[in-house]
Amino acid sequence: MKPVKSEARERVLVAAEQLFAEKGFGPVTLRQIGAKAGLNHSSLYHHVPGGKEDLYVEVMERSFARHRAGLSAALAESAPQLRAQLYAAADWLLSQPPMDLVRMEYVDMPELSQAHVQRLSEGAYEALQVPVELALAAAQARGEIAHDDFALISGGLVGMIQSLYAVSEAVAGKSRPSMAHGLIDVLLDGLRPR
Amino acid sequence: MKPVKSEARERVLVAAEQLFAEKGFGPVTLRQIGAKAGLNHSSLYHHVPGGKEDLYVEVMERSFARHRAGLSAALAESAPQLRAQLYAAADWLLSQPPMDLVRMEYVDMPELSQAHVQRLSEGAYEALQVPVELALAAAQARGEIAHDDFALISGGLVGMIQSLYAVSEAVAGKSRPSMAHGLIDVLLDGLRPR
DNA sequence: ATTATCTATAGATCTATAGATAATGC
DNA sequence: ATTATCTATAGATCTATAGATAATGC
Repeated sequence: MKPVKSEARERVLVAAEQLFAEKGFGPVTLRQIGAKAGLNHSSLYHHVPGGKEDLYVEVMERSFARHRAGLSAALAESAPQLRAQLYAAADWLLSQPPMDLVRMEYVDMPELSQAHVQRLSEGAYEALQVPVELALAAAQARGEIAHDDFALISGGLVGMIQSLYAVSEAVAGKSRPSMAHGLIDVLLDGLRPR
Repeated sequence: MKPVKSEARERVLVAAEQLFAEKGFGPVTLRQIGAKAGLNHSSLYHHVPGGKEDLYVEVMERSFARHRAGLSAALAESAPQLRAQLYAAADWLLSQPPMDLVRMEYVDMPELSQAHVQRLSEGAYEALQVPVELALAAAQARGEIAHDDFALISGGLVGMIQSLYAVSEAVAGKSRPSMAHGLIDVLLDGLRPR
């Protein structure tokens, strides 16, 4: 009855995370997750007795934890030059499946319990917003940037990078990381002639 | 048999557009659209014989046409100062339901026919990308900006503005348009001290 | 006559559960 | 004995269609 760690359970979580990240909560069916994990859909209830919503919340929290760690590591490794830090953060974000916060807010969240919405909202903030805000604050303390609305800038930056998932690399003629670096340069230096 | 213009049909299109814009193609049911339009769901087939997918494509194309016109008008009215133009464009975008291109690409598009995907992709590009690119090119010709990857900048700008829909105005303590203006200032002037 | 609407229903799914069966661990 | 899996099924929905009925336009 108690969900235990097992190889099959881990396969279920990985499959679920890939599908939920790509499509969100509603459109993904337990059958698709089961098929991807090599299990009959009804066997999912053995590993995650709480059903679809509990599974979604569990894998999203895993994903947030990974984002928080990955982003923080990317920012730390390339410190203390903000430009290099933001390049590394963008590269790391673009190595992951898209994290579409607008879809989460408008489509996924309304289907979940209030308690789950609360937890996921906090998780998203801690994972994506906090690490970048800290790096911006440190850069300001060093005199690298002349701005102090860190929440605004980190939200805008992350949103801008995530929106690159809607751009085809083939159409743009360059990779998403290189597009992200170009946008970070604009953010740092401005569009106006210096 | 032939779909005719009528008051009821217009109600259906308006209801469908609101719901599809908010949730995307899959999660919206014909029953929800019917209820919002004050019709039994089966009556939708009288007004849109092609069914759900045709209805989605029709209302998305309407939405693209409105975006193209609204954005172009906002940019034209406040010309020729780029900052004022981008403020107006952001204000106009934020007056509309969110246009989540990542969700469209990853969730909605895979459920549609290839021909419909083609039409909608072009429509999105013409509606959101082209007007901003033209304004940027004109600003560069005037010497206002020192940058020439207009596609990159307009994509990043629009993505950044749309991502504000994931931010609660209550949490941020300011309105989305004012957040957008702050981000446009950063884009124009840069984060580094001048 | 034509247009607009509804009721009823077919046929596909979906989530979730009950209960049988097989594999594994003492 | 416990753990893991499957089959079968209940009960909700969904899209789409057929066909009856009401409203409207000549």
